[in-house]
Formats: sequence, structure tokens, C-alpha cells
Amino acid sequence: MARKKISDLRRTELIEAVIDATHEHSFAALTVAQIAEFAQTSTGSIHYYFGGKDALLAATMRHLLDRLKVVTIERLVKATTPRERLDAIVLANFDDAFFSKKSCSVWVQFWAMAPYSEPLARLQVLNQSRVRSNLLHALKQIVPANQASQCCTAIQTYMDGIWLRSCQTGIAVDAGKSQQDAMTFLDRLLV
Amino acid sequence: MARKKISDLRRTELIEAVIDATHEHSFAALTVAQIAEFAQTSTGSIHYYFGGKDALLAATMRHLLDRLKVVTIERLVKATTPRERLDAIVLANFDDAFFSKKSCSVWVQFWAMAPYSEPLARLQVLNQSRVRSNLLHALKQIVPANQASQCCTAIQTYMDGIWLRSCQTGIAVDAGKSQQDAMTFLDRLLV
DNA sequence: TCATAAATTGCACGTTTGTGCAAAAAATAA
DNA sequence: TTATTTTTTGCACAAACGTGCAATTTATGA
Repeated sequence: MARKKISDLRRTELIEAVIDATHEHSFAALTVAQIAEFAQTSTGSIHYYFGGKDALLAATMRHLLDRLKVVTIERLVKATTPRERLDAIVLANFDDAFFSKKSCSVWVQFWAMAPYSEPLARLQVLNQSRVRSNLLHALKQIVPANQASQCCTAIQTYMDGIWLRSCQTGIAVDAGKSQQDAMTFLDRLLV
Repeated sequence: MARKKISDLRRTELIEAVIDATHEHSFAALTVAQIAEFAQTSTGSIHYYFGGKDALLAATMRHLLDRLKVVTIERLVKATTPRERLDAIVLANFDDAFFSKKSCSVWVQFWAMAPYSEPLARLQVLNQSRVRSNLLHALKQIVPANQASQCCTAIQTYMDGIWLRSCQTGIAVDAGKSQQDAMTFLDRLLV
């Protein structure tokens, strides 16, 4: 399956190029030529494999969303108690497999464009719903039913906030530290 | 001082135009012509009063940051206990005088561009530091000293996260509701 | 009133960028 | 090998945009 592999490889390379390049420029300020240069290819490739610049960002986010989903599931299957399940979801969000300054930068670019783009908005709602559903399921067995929803929003908001802050100037991103902080936060929030 | 007033008026009109326009397009996607149209003036005015598009965004953020500062101080002077001071800072963040979908949209555009722009990054650090300083001052009298820092980060992250989520598709922004939620969050976080 | 300064306008210029495309190169299959 | 398909390249083009500017209008004050 060399053919299949080549096209998947190229797509992945281009997506990685977006992630690398977003560390230096906002997505809007990036040109397809610059992204192509990061992937050591030409602008034509981006249109050949994705159809255009916007579609490349959407594909990049699908890639990141999928990685979050995979890491979350990996941790969830190992969890037994409700609290372990909750921790699994939160720790997955800060798993060093993909919680990095570069990823955070892409994520924030995504958040900033999603309100103005239907395809991106759909991805945003999809991910938000999935994380909420996972969290709620665990929370309902941890806190009283009438508090689960608010707790859930608080936790999700905290996680998003950490991602938002992590890409800012002067912030050092450390997955392990963020995981510890998140656990401390949960302990404090859940009495 | 009609002269002074005219130029201040124009500047304010242009800034309000940015806030209105950002509700429809990302700042990068906005053209100066569109912003000028929102302010019912010409593109030349923007360069006359601000020097360029980038400077206009910086001015808009200084405007919003200043409003946050003013509202915060107004509430702080009325507070007497540490907890009241803490509440004052948090409630100010969701004061309906400027917590709206439009403002949140501008704020998120700002966050997305700050990592790539020195002037914006300075504003971001300045505001972040001021809010943290205010919060810490109150928190040190509420929680044990070794917990104040982490509590502070959690609260600040929560507030930023709410702003981030508020501009997304499908989210209804309600200042009063956000204030209530924030108080509930604080009650839960601070034992 | 008249001179000076401030404010406003909108156009044109130079630059930039996403995209389409046709041709070349590489891979695959017959 | 030869034919066919996939992949890659990079240029050219049309569209769009920020900015500078010169001209016009409006306000100010002596």
C-alpha cells in the first residue's frame, strides 16, 4: 500500500507544517508558500491534497481533535472509579503527547476563527460536546446531580483557559506541571 | 475644547466600529474600508487618527482594558472584606457594561494575535499582571498563603475561559448569568 | 474677514496572496 | 518497455488590501 501511504504521509507532513509554522505566525498571516516551505514542498501540493488554505486548517484541527480523542479513550479504558474517569479526561487534555506550545497556538487560532467559519464552528461544537459528555458522565457519580452541570462547565472552562494562556508570551508550557495543577484544581473544586 | 472633543469622538467612533465589525469578521479578515464603513467615515480617517490597521487594534484593546480597569476600581472601592474584594474583581470581569459577545470576540482576536505582536503582547502581559495582582491581594487573606497562587491562577483561567467560550457559535452571552456562575464557582473553589 | 490649522475624503499605487493550471516527473501496472 | 495514473512543481494571473497623499472642506482665532 505504498500509494496510500504516500498520500497520507504528505497530508501528515503538511499538517505538521501548519503546526510548526503557527508557532511563528498567526494562521491568517501565514502564506501557503510559507507553510509549503515548512513541509519542504510547493504551494501546489497544498491545493492538490487539501484544496486550499482554509481546508488545510480544518484538516489540521481534525487531526488535533482526533489525537485528543484517542488519548482520552486510552486513559478512560484504564480507569475504574468515577474519579479515575474524571482524572483520565482531564489528564488527557494535558498529555505531553500533544499538549505543547505549538498545539496551543494552533488551538487558539482555531478558536479565533471558528466563530466566522461554519466548518470550524462545527468542529468546535463537536469537540466541546464530546468533552462535556465525557465529563458529565463521570461527574454525575461524584457530585450531586444538580451540581454536575456547573462543575462540568467550570472544569471545561479551566482546561480551555489553560490552553489559551499557554500560547501567550512569557508562558513556559510544561505538560506534567499542567497535569499536576489540574489535579490540584479538581481536588479543590470537588470538596 | 471642541477640538479636543472632536478628535476623541472620532477615535471612539472608530474603536466602536472595530468592536461592531469584529462581530461579523475576524480582525484579520476585516478590511480598513469595512471598519471605516461601520464608523461612517473613510479609510483615510483611520490612518489619520491611528496610523494604520494594527495600531487601531492596539488602541481598541487599550480601550477595553481601560474599561475593565475602571469597572474593577469602581467595585473595589465599595468592597470592605477580602471576600468582597475578590468578588468585586470577578464581577467586574462580567459586568454587563462591557461583557458582551462583541467584546468577547474582540478579546479573542486579541489573544490570537498577541503571541505574534510585541505591542499586543505587552498589553496582554500588563492586563494579566494587573488582574493577578488584584486577585492575589484579596486571596492572601482568604486562603492559606501557599494556596493563594494556585487559586489565583485557577480563577484567572476560569475568567479567561469564559470569555473564550462566550464568543463561540451557539453560546448566548448573559452578563448576569455569568456573574452568578462565577460566584458559584468561587464558593465551590474556596471551600 | 482672512489666514492658519485641523479634519476629511477617496483615489491610485505598489505589493501581496490564494488559486488554477499545464507541464514534468515519478510511480504503477500491463 | 510502454501506457496509464499519481504526484509534484512553480509560474502566471486576477483580485484584494493597506497605505500614502494631494486636494478639499471645515473649524479656529486674530
